[in-house]
Amino acid sequence: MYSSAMSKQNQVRRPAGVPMARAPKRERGRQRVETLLDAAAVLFAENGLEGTTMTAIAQRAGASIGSLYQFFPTRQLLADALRERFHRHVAEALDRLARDEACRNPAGLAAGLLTMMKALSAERAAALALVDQNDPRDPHRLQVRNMMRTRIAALIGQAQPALDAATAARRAVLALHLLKLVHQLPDEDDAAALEEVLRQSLLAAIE
Amino acid sequence: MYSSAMSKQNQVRRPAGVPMARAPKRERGRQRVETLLDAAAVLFAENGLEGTTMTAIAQRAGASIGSLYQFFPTRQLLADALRERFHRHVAEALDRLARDEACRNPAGLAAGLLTMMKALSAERAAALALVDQNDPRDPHRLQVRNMMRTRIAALIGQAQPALDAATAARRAVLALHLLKLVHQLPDEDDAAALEEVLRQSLLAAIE
Amino acid sequence: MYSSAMSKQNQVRRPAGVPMARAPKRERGRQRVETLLDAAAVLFAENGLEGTTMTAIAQRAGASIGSLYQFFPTRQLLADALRERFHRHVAEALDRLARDEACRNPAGLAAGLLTMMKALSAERAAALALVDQNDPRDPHRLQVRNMMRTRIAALIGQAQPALDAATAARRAVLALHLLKLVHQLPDEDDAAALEEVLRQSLLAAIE
Amino acid sequence: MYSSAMSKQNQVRRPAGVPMARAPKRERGRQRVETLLDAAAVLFAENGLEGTTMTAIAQRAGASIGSLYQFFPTRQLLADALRERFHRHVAEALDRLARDEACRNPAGLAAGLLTMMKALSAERAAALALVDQNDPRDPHRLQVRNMMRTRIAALIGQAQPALDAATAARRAVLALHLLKLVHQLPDEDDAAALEEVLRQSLLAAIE
DNA sequence: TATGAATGAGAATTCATTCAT
DNA sequence: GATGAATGAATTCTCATTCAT
Repeated sequence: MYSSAMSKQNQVRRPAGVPMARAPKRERGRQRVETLLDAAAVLFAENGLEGTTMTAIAQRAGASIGSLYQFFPTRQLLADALRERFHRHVAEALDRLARDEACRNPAGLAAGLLTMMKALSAERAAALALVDQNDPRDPHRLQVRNMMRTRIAALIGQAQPALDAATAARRAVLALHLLKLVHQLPDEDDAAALEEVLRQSLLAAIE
Repeated sequence: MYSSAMSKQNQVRRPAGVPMARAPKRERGRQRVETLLDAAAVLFAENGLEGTTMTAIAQRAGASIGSLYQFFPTRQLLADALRERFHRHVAEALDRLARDEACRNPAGLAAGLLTMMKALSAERAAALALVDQNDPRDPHRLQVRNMMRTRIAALIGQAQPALDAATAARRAVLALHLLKLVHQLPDEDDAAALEEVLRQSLLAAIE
Repeated sequence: MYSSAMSKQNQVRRPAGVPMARAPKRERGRQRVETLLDAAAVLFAENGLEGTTMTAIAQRAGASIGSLYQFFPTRQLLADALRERFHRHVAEALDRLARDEACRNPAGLAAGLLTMMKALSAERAAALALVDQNDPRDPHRLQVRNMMRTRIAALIGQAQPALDAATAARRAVLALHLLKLVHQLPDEDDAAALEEVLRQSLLAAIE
Repeated sequence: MYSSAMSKQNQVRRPAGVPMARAPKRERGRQRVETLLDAAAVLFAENGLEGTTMTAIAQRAGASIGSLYQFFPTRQLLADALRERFHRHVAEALDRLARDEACRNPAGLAAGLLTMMKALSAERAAALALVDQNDPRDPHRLQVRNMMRTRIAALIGQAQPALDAATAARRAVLALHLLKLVHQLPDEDDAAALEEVLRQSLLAAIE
């Protein structure tokens, strides 16, 4: 299951005109959906939600337009699925850190978080394009943010068992703010230096 | 999305023969242009550049589609005009602060800047929609940013004549960053408190 | 005004997604709408509502597809306008009979009604294609039927002033049934003879 | 409307090599075919031939689209099968009347015919949707009509052995016309009364 | 045989832009 | 200048039919 919205089945009667993403039932379909989401992610990040055509998405995914519509009857549904996938990927990445021995101490955690954020940077750019830029309280944004705060707080607690929950939570907020700066690191020579600064700030925030 | 004509000249510097926004000759025309720009600003902020149709703009402005094209022969020209107006409004607002006795001291300046930014918030949202979100070095963004930095530096210099230019410039950068936070203030009860915090941070940055 | 549905203006806010036929505001537009309706009538009668493509309608009317959509954003709206036009044409034709001296006696009225029905035969075929064939109580059918009954009763009353209203009404029902048979007259040699029979039956029903 | 493949072979008599509806081999298959035909009948009656999609039929029948095409490789074939089934059902129903003791007299026959027609009403609505509404001489319509006329004449002859064949045939024509009125009986309170009137007219026609 | 994914031609629809009045 | 109709390329979306598993 790659999406909770899609896991609700087709057979369900629903007010006509409220289309729904169809969940693939075969391995082939599951792979196709992934490919489509990947293509959409790149294009949405490049041209925005409205600036991306369904045709372009299908083409980039190497699928026929019909195949695209088979799984995503509207662009919005595709956007929703993409957001959910991003949410899930972030959650999974944080879960992986939680299981990682190397993250049981502040320095390791700081490094792990940074690496994770860099890996998710492209996907985040896509997700950001699907959100109302002018409304910082977009429910989707809040949802992801809260999920991240909670899990990062847990990670900090794990790395410093002496800390009480409230303090960990407070530090998680700060850490998350710092982590966002990853997405603004330039691609240039001094990126490494800046990243090092960031890593140390993060470590300071966690400890 | 549907613009065949535009795809030929996107982002390109106007070659000779490419239409320019026509300047209105009379007061009546100036009024209409303002109305059109206002309508466009709202819609761009709401639905983005690609998500806004020329028809919708004309309709919201209470003008005919022909009238809209009278002044803005191209959607891009409309976007340009909007950006320019925003740039001009910001410059004018900062000029007004420069002339304002109350801004001759740090506290007054901090308050004045905050008020100004709040007043321009809606217009800024529209201008932001016209810019490549993924490219922090979009020339238009840089242009506005530099203009603001320069003028804010001058304002800080004015408020603290003892400061040397380089220091004022450095503080202007910081002040500008803080001022951007205005756009993220929630509309809720605690907005006033947050704004107070912001004002004090700003004051600290200026002094 | 060629359509009551269309006379309700555009400026009215309505739930997005409930499109409306746009009323033409210029002579040219009015003519175009008529041409479009004519083309649609022929094609609907030939291939039914679902069997007729918008492209075919525009093509037959010698208009661009965009022109068609300018006035009729959906096929259903076109169908509605067509039905209304048919209703109006029938009403007008009956009004004309009411003003016609020759219809002040039963024989003249019978002849007049027959001629009228033959003239409207093609348009009726189109209107019939737009109606739920399986539901004899389709509101649109009832509406036209009642309008016709009422006016034919009035015509019968006019032709035979001695008749009381109730009797005239009863005879109108019968006359209408007979008139419907016009649409089933074959195009062949014996059509004239059959029509004569029909005319006499009609006369008998009226008197 | 979207059928490129079908436009090449519409209404054409099947040349060799054109697929036919595949006959099911087992009981299970026969059941499924019936279910599919039932679903198609309902949808055709509701939305017409062109308004009904193969997907919708399969879905309503609880079958996969592949399964539908297993038995009906073409929409036209499905329509044909539906018409044939209707024809067969009518014939079987009339045969049953012929074997029914109660129909050996005029009154019993009239009642039996009425009941039969009411039972077939829904199926007839579907069959009607598959036929060119504007062409009263559609071969399929004629075929069913002639079959009915012949068998009803036989039934009348059976109920009144004294009648000569020509007279029975003439009365059968009239009876059939009257029977068609069944499909226009309203569903309301006075339906029973109207049906009684119809039954008596029918009886009069038969005798 | 059953199932669902794949395909793509074709139909529906939108909208930037041009033009005649 | 103002207005609304006209245009058609680009896009969205649908669905009959085919295929692989």
